[in-house]
Amino acid sequence: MKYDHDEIIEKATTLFWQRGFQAAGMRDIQQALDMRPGSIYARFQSKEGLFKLVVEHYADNSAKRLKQVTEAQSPLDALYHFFETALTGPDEQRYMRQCLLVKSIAELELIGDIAKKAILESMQTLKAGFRNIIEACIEKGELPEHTPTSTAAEWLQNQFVGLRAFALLQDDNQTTIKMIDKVIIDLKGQWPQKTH
Amino acid sequence: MKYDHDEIIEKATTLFWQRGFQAAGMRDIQQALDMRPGSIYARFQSKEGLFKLVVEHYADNSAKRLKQVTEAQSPLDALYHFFETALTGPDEQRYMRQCLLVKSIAELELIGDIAKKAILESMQTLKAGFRNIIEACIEKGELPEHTPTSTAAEWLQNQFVGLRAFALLQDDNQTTIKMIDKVIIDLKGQWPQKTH
DNA sequence: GGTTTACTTGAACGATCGTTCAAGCGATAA
DNA sequence: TTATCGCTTGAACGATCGTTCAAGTAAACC
Repeated sequence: MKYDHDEIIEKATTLFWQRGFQAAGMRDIQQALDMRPGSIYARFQSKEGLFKLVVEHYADNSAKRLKQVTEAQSPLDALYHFFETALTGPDEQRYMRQCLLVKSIAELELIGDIAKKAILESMQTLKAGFRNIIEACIEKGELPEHTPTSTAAEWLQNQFVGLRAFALLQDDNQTTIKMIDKVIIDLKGQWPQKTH
Repeated sequence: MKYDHDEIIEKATTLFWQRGFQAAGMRDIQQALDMRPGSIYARFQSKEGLFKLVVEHYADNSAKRLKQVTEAQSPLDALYHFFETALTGPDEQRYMRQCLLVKSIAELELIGDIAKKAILESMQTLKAGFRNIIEACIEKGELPEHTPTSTAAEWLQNQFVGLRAFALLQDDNQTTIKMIDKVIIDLKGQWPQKTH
């Protein structure tokens, strides 16, 4: 075993995150991992097999970060900080502003069934993570009791998705931060009634 | 001139919208347009040249739709309806829920400079369209005077982007509509102060 | 009528794609 | 020692990619 498994996944994550599934060619992968095609295929079966592991690794990592927010003294402050770091990183890490999962969803139709399943399941995992944050906020009294947990969780994930696409194009971090402020305001705000 | 220009662009738009720039191969394009490669290249120079026209056509169309919202008796109601139709169309038009521009942004790095420029300019055009809607709402008294026009326009575009990604995966239209309701609530709500 | 121009055809090009495979390596087990 | 196994190498495969080009067509202009 010449190459460390975790190191491989991490390098592959960087590449797929920057380029996307389709655009990251096997030759790019070979170069990024410093591995020959045979090695890659012996371990991961296919490009898609490698990508599936990358998606799962990414989702695990994200879930951990969300859990840290949940367990913070002030989940609401931690949530704010979570958004801020994800959306206003340095320029050489600009690709990270885009969510790998959302980026993958855009090219979902040309990804095989195995990785597709991993992507959709990861989205569900993250949604659960956001839900836990909402509940923690309510428990700590930072959000009103009557906040509709499930709706708010979907909404929050949604805001995150939109903001990442926004921040990718945005040069001015102040504008991005203004948007994050708005998210926190609206999170505390009113919610639609069921009367439809 | 065997083939009608507008018809070509429209068919090409459908294809690129469904598949994305990269995944739509020249052979797919040839089939969708019922044209041979030489014809396509004589007219559009390259795949990217065709895509550029598609992007511009798409942006023009979207801008027109936003303008209709601006000129409606109740811009706010029209805005709601605009969101609703864009996000809850029939299943065979599900691909339309994703904004072509945002989808293109996800693969921006592998699109040439000419089309890239068209995409970014189109985003600016649409932002201006949203801004006009906000101003129309204020003028008609549907939004408070103190609404920060520019911020609200960016925010609104952002909500639209996020919701489209959301609706793409969402099967339950009721959930999507709940999110639209929330957008309208928040649009009337508080806005962050400059004090940072 | 002759020339030009815009458009059309379909075979073919070189490059790149994801993947395969024979061959070899080093550690483990019998 | 021999056999087995997971991992490694690098050349090569067939398929597909965007694009080119010689040849032909039809309308427009002189």
